[in-house]
Amino acid sequence: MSDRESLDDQPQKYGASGGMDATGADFDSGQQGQQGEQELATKMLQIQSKRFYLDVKQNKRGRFIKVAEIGADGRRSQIFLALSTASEFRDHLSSFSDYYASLGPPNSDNVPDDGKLKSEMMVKDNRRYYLDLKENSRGRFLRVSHPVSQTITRGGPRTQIAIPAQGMIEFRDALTDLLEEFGTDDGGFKGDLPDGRFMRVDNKNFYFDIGQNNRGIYMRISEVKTNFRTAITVPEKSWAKFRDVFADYCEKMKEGGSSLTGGMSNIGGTSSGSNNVLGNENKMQGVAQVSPPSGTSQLQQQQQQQQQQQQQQQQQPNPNSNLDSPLIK
DNA sequence: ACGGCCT
Repeated sequence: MSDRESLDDQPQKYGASGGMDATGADFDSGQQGQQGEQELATKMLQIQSKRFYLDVKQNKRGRFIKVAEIGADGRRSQIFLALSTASEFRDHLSSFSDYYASLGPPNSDNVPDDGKLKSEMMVKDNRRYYLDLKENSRGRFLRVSHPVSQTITRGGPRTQIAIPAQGMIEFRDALTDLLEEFGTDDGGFKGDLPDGRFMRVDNKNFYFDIGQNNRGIYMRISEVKTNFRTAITVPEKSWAKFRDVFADYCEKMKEGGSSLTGGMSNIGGTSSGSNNVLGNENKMQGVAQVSPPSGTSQLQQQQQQQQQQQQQQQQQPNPNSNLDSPLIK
């Protein structure tokens, strides 16, 4: 299927703290949501009056399956599942269809108040998928839904598809075929991103937030005060180098008395971030690079902060927000 | 040939 798609429903948002679309700049190509997105396979199912398209797709963040439901009237809705979630879904479909097969004829007396005959939930990063076998006057069907927003998980709008119960096995088999061909590895990164952390030092609050954008995994370290927030964004490939720099300074500070004052002023100088770099026209290629221990690191910090501000303007997930962040619990 | 969600 190559219909126009909404970026909002794309699984770019997989990952910690809600929004993975960290550099808004990467969305600047505008309407073409499927740019940089390949379609690896597609299957079509006709189930009663509906058609379902199962598309295996791939973008920079990994592989996923787009399930599109086309109603008899042409209305469409779609749901995105990471391959790993699709695999979970496939297994649930087996048990749902077993359960469905064990049911007697529809009997409204036996239907619970919420109308759900059987429910399951799947979680992928911060996104919850609900599977509900339901029954109405038309018959039984499996509703697959998830909140459109990851921050408004209750009461907000949901995107959903409804699979006629009679078609669950066919659906499962199609899914199985795709998963056998493409595996269940989402690609992009291994496993879930680590949880964030919070650290209080005297009256300073630090947040470590692990995120992912089109350029890869990063760690954002934020210092948050009442009215201020500063942050740097450190790409994953340089974490070890950062650690080494820290370790190096830790060692230097341990070395005792005479080097202490000298060391202090040096470190204070490179970490204050209070210098002004005006008219900076350099462009950053990546999110950040580890600098050698010299004055250039200040420049790069500045650049990172500028990037950070841009990201905030692009509605970056905010570690200082108690809406979005897994850091504040 | 449906039609399912939500209050």
